[in-house]
Amino acid sequence: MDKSEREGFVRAVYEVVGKIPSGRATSYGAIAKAIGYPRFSRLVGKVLQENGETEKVIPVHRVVNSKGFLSGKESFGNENQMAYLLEEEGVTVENDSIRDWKTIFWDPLQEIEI
DNA sequence: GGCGTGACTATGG
DNA sequence: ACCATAGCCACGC
Repeated sequence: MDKSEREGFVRAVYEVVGKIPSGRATSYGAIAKAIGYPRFSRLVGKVLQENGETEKVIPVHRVVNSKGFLSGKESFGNENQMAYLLEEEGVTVENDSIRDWKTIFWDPLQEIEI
């Protein structure tokens, strides 16, 4: 993956993350698959971590791992910032995991079908 | 080029 | 449900 390809990848990630509805969340792997890079879940995580500035524009707190665990919470300014943002939109977080994950989960691919 | 690392995931016990 | 393992891939040293 060269520089320009990676730039496209980054834009695609942001595009999908920006479409996640409030009160819902998705996973790194689901995003990777939706943008045509099914095995790049780790890179999705890295891209979101590098983000920082756009944190206020893009709802990166709505992205967790495949089990609904807030694996990226440490990258937010405050300790419980990620959980706070989720709780604020109605998503309950217990032990750094999203409750009723199967219900909260939002699949980008399913959304594209519609 | 080798090696370890990590906001990952699927699978088997 | 929990833990270990093994694929995965960009990146820095």
